[in-house]
Order: sequence, then structure tokens, then C-alpha cells
Amino acid sequence: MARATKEQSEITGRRILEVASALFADRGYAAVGLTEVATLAEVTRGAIYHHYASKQGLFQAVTAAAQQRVADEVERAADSCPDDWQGLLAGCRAFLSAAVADRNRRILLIDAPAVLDWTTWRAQDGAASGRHLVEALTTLSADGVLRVRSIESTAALLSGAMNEAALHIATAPDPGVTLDEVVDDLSRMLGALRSSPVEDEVSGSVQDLGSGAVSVVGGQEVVADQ
Amino acid sequence: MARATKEQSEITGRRILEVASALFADRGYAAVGLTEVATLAEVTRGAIYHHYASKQGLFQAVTAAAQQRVADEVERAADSCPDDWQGLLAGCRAFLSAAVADRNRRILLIDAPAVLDWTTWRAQDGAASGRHLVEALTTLSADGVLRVRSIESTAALLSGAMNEAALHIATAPDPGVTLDEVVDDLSRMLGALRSSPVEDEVSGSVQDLGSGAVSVVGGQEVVADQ
DNA sequence: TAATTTACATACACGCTGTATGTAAAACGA
DNA sequence: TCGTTTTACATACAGCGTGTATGTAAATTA
Repeated sequence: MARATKEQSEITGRRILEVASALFADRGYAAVGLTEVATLAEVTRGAIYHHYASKQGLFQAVTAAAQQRVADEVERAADSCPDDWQGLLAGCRAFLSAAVADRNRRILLIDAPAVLDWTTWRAQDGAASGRHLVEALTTLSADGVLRVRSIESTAALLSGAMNEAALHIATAPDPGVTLDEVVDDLSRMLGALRSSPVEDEVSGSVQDLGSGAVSVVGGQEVVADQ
Repeated sequence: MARATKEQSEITGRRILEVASALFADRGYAAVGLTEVATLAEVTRGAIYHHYASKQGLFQAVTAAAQQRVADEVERAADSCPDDWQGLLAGCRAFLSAAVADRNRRILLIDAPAVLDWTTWRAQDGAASGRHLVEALTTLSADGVLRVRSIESTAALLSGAMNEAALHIATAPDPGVTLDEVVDDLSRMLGALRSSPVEDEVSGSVQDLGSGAVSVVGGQEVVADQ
């Protein structure tokens, strides 16, 4: 059989990864066998084991790619904001939006913590979106805008809150939890961490978040109409 | 071989469940085979499949038991509080404390969402600890103490926040995230959801929980007596 | 007490992961 | 350019784990 060149090999590797990503996202890690991945990628299982060390290794590459996609969107959203505080809020909204996406949801929020061991998963998360959150909280804390007991614990709380919320947004029965509702309630909670409310920022951040109804940034004074 | 009576059969079922619970909690669902469960329970795999429909069915029974344990502790803590707001905070602390326990952590926080399908898992969670959270938020909202956009989204945010925080508390490198830090930061966030500080309701923690600006030390002292 | 159900044990079929081996062409050095 | 080495897979095989079918003796029931 004709052997492929280096570039073709790389293409094969990506094709395997994309096929696996789609299958894992659709039916979960355990329910997908490598034979199915191989056939859909038009290779044999031998090719998979040539490009990736194991099924876990393939999955880890899949999660890394998904993490990167989410992190890119978060960074893009945060960077387009004038100040750090709005950047944090925009980043949270971007994370929610990206995590809800079909290609990322099951992989990142459900399977990854169970398949990958804790240290591996934490390292990947820290290298991607988690790092942004910690950095944002750190600078805000250093600037005196944020007042928290522990940045690490706050980051964990926020990260977990958004993860779980993303799942509820995605698999909502009929009109269940919506993204706007979550962003609204999350903004209220974040507002509590501000050392002092800044009035004039409120108006600008409302349209910035685009949450449709009402957003709460400076304090918790705004009430949401249905 | 001598066949067992009904009572002995029930005992056998519980022994299988306890052995499986310990193994799943220690090494995770995927890494534990039913042969090991059988040998440690001093039965054969046939006995397991007689008492439980499948490996998933056994795991579901394990998760239900763990959920029950956690829910019991949460209810006990919440009921021993004078008012509903403190009950919420105490319940959150109790949940964190129970979720960190070795017997519950991996089962409830890592494996269950991946092994059980979403509807099954949500139904079990709603029947146990999740229900308490929603009920607490509902009554607080009805009494005007709580001001949120959506109770469901808030419950999801809080639940996810505590889940992730519990993992960070449990697997913390050296002096990592501690329970007190998490409870403190969580209390700050929850403080933002109070519609307005009620003077006569909470004696000591009037100004601290009402606005997110000021420190939360007073509010934490109420809950964190440990 | 005879019939039936129960509470397991035993044996087997099947799928999936991982590994060892084979192979032909690409990459590489002289 | 030519021989050697490495690469990029395909093929074949071993082992484990779930699930299921079957057997069996005692407990339960009529």
C-alpha cells in the first residue's frame, strides 16, 4: 500500500481527531468505540494507535482542542472590553455561550473530568480558559476592584457555576433556563464581589452584555422584567 | 449450595452495594470491574446481576445512596437554623462538607454525570439535595429576601459552584483552597442576592451581607462556627 | 407435599482495548 | 543515486470485561 507523506499524515491525524471529536461529543466517551472512529475516518484502528497513544490519549487531544476553541472565544470577548470588570463579565458570557455549543458541551463538562485524571484535567484547564479567569480575578483584586477571600476559591466557584449553568441551558425542558437568565443572575453574584459600585459603568455594561432584559453590574438595584 | 432466605438476600444486596460503593469511590466507575466487586463481596458476578440489572444499575443505586447521605446532612444543618437565610448558608456549608467526603466525592461529582444520562441524574439530584436548594431559594424569593432573575438558573449556578469548589477543597496541593475560604467567598456572592438588608431579621450581619461591598466576616461567623 | 419461585453459581458469547507484527513507501545520509 | 533507516499505516492476535443463558438446590407457596 502507498505510504503517506508527512503532510498527509498530519491530515490523517486531524481527520481522526475531528471524527472522534464529533462522535465523543454526540454519544459520549464510553459509548464510542475506536473501530467506529476508524471507519468514519476511513482508516484502520492501527492508524489511530499510530497517531495517538491510546483511546484516552485521543480523547485528551479532543478535549485540548475544545478547550482551545472556548479559550479563544473568551479571550476575544474579554479583550474587546474597555475595562477589566466588563471584560470579566463578557468573558463569562462568552464562556457560557461556547460551552453550550454541541461540540464542546459533553466533552468538556461531562466526560473530561471523568475520563482524565484530576491533575491532567486541571493542567489542561489551567492552560486554557481557567487561566484567564484566575488572571482576570487577580488583576481586579490587585486594582482593588475585587474583594475576595481567596482568588483560587472564587475562580473555582465561578468556573463550576458556569459549567453547571451551561448544562442547564443546553438541556432545558421547553423554555427552561436561558443564557440571559444565567448571565443576569451571575452578574448579580459577581456584583457582590466589587469593593465599591461604580454608577456610571452600569449603563454601558448593560448593552455591552446584550442580555436583552436587564443586567446588574454595579449593585443589585436593577430589577428584571420578564 | 444452600440457597439464602429473603432477609439474607437483602443483606447480600447491601453488601454488594457497599463494596461497590467503596471501590467506585476509590478508583472510579470505569476502573472497577464487577469480578472484583464480586470477590470482595464474597459472591459471584451472577449474584450481582441477580440483584442489579447491570453495572450501570448498580452504580445508580450507589449514587442514590450517596445522594441520600448528603441530602440528610444538608437538611439537618438547614433545619437547625433560626431563619431561612441562615439555613441556606448552613445548608451550603453542609453540602460542601459532605461532598468533600471520600465516599461521596468521586461518585457524585465526577462519575455520576458521565455514567448516568442527564435525565436520570437530574431526577435523582432533584429528589435529593437539589430539591432543598430550589425550595430554599423559592421561599426566600417569596418572602422578598431574595431577588433573582430565575430561581432555576440561580440554583444551577450555586449547585455547580459548590460542586467544583468541593473538588478543589478535596484535592488541594498543600495548603490549597480550604472549606472556610470557599464558604466565605460563597457567602459574599450570596449576599448580593439579598434584596435589602433586614434589620430585625439578622442581628449581627446586617450591613455585611446586604451589600457586596463590605466584608462578609460577620455573615461568615454566623455560619462557620466550626 | 407437590409445584413454583427464588437466589444464586457456572459457562459462554461478544465487543472492545491494546499490542505485536508485517510492509511498502518516504525520508535521509553518503 | 543508492542503500539504509524510519515512517505511516494495515493486519492479526491476545486478554479482559460486560452481559446472558443455563443449571440447581433450597426456600416459598398452594
